[in-house]
Amino acid sequence: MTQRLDPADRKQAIADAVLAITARRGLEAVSMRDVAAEAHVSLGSVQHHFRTKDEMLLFACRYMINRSQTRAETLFTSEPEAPATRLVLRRLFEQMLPLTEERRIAIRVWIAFLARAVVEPALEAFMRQTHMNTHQFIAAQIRQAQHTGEIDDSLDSERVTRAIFMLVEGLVSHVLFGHYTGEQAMQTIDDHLAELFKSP
Amino acid sequence: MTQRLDPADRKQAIADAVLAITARRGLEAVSMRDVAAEAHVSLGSVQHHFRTKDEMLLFACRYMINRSQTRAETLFTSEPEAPATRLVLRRLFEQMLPLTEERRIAIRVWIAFLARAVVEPALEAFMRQTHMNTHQFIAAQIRQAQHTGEIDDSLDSERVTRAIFMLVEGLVSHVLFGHYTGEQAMQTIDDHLAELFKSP
DNA sequence: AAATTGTCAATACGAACGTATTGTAAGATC
DNA sequence: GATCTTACAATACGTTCGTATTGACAATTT
Repeated sequence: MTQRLDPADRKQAIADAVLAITARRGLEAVSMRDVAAEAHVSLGSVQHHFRTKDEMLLFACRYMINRSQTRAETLFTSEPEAPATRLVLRRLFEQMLPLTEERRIAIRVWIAFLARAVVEPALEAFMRQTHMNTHQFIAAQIRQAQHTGEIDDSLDSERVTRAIFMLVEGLVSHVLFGHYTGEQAMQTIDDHLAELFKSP
Repeated sequence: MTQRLDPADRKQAIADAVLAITARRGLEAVSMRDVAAEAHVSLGSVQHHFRTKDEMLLFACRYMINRSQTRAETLFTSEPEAPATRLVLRRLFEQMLPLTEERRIAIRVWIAFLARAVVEPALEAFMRQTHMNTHQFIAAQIRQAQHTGEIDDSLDSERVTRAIFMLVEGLVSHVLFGHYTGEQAMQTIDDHLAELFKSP
């Protein structure tokens, strides 16, 4: 017999199942029945917590994004001393890349939802919000470094942010597909950071 | 009554239908019946030319990639005078971005296939080949510019190629989603080119 | 002209899908 | 302790899917 569970926990368990199947076989392979099996619950239970499949997928997407963002935030707040801005950015970019199995899985899922966002406005909105959050975080770091003189403050922080963010974004998927190695990606990022943080 | 057609043309017409539906509603919305209807042929005809759905999708993907590459090549060979390397690169990157409706559609399709490539090795191989072709083309341009002294030839052409290619790749999808404007993307690319082509 | 091959069409079939319906049992409420 | 709500389960329904089957008709070959 299946345990009775707190609704929030159950929904998260189901979302975990969605993400697991998505990472393994893609988003179009996700069926309500497979999700139920993966989560070790009945189809009826899944339907009870999510009225439709779309609702379930949307929840799973939010859940994934929230987890990633929370994880990125704790990456910097758990520090006793605030690290140098350059190091903060380097760490952020490093953990964005698919350098661990966990990250590889997350990016596989991310790409699946990205493709769906192309044809589903509800998902696209989440993607946009997530992007803007990251952009703003990076921009804040850049301005911070300009304030302390680490970066030439005659540079447009928005342009600088765009350049390095898009570079990393490009690398993320291409490292996942093995077009470049993780080392090559970090080297490329370090080159860019070195150029940005050089004293004039 | 439906016209009888040359098999190659018919296959391309069917592939066009696949791409049209993919651009409009995503790859997972592509069914054999919808494709047949879009191409104004019967389901039997589609089945005659493609034994399975996977075979059809694979053909459509190859077809799309070939068209894009052919189009990119003619972009430079149709010139009376060979343009400067810097201009060649700028044009290439400009036409990679979703700045026209045609390109927007192509990128929507591209992202759909990209997501499928994550879980289907046969597609992934094509993606990899396409990537390598573009990479090699850019690298050749970079080396050319180093040879003529336009770019500092102490730089590693592979690293330079990676940096600018990944920057553009990142911009492509984010411009499609409207996270940045086409102008911002071209500005970012021009900034990078200016840095690369500056005399030391 | 007969036979063969290639192209297209119509229909059928079994599987898998999302969803609806109905039932059961466990906590919570009173 | 009776009632009611919530969580889960079992099953059924109608649709759509990929694919198989069969046949008609045009083009080519002999």
